[in-house]
Amino acid sequence: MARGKVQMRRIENPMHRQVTFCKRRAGLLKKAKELSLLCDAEIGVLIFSANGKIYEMATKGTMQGLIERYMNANPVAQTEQAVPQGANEEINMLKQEIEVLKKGLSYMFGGGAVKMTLNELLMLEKHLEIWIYQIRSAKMDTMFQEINLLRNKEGILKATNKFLQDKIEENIRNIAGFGQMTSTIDYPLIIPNEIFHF
Amino acid sequence: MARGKVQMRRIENPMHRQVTFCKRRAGLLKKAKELSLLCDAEIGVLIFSANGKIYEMATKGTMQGLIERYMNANPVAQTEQAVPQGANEEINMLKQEIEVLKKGLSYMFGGGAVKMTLNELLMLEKHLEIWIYQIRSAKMDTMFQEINLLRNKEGILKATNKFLQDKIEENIRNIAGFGQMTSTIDYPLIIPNEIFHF
DNA sequence: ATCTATTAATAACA
DNA sequence: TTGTTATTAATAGAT
Repeated sequence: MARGKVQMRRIENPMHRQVTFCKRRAGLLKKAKELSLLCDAEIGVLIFSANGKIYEMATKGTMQGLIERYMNANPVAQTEQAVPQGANEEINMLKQEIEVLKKGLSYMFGGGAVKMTLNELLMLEKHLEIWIYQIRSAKMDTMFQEINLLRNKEGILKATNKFLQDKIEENIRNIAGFGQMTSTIDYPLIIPNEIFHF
Repeated sequence: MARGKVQMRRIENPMHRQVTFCKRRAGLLKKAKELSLLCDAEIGVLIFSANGKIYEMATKGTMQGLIERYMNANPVAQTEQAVPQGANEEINMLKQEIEVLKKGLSYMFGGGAVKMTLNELLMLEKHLEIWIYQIRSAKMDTMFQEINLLRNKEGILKATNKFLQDKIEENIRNIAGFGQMTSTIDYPLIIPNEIFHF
């Protein structure tokens, strides 16, 4: 954003890249802090540089706390089938899984032209069951969100109402010294949704 | 940064706060993506709004993967199960690859929509149902083939058995002229599968 | 690291 | 939530 537009792709010159990384990293963290302060949000930022350095920022509390909060909200889909005994076993299982998925993709988009073994088909079936379960969860979430959206709107409107009401009362108190109001206002104010263009 | 300087403190008006939250959140995520792309960094952002809503972004892989990488790098008195260094890295890479494959699937089924609408989720669900049906058909086919294969083997074995049995009986008849056998042979003969090289 | 010419973000408004 | 526009803020390239 200065002295010329920059193309949005990896900066090849390592020196330029390093400088830009420093500057933009600072900018990003500043923005995060501002958002947190202005809007009373809790924000965590994790940055892993290309050379493996780690930068982190948590606007309230610690990154650990944020992560725990995140983990609590997002219970990781425990898809533990056979608990691997060692890391190597886990690696092999994952590799096998990847092969199955790749083959499955070929199978699906090749119209069944690829041959799969019985075990592969069984694994793919299990995966599909998990996915379809996840999709159904996402579907429910979306529907739930639509409901919550309406509730949020209501909450914001009520809060705004209260905020404005307080403002008005304050004004009335200020004016009171100059004489009695000739008219009164009905409280609480009801504000039509439409004027906020939600 | 517009139409007047803004004081860096919590925005009291709830409506203004909500609008600012939306816009600055989008801006922050955009900045994170740009930094990641320009400088080849891996970035994760976690945002908890004041009303408890969670927003997240991971520029490469998943937030889970990022968190694990962060945890691994930070010796937070973690219950390290004597896993050789580097193994976790590989596991994370593989998990990431699986995520990519899954995302690819969603992408293809969902017509490229990252954020899926309710309708898109319904379509994806239908697609997966069709796929799982096809996989189950393929599985049944494979199982039938295996059954038939075994039946064929059984038939061949029985025929062979019969053939050998006849041979032996013939031998016995031939030998009978020279005297009674001193031992008997158990029938039917069982022939190991291996000799057929299936 | 510091300085500016420019671009990018965004506050207020609709 | 989205779009527009007047302004401020961020920053690319140079120093």
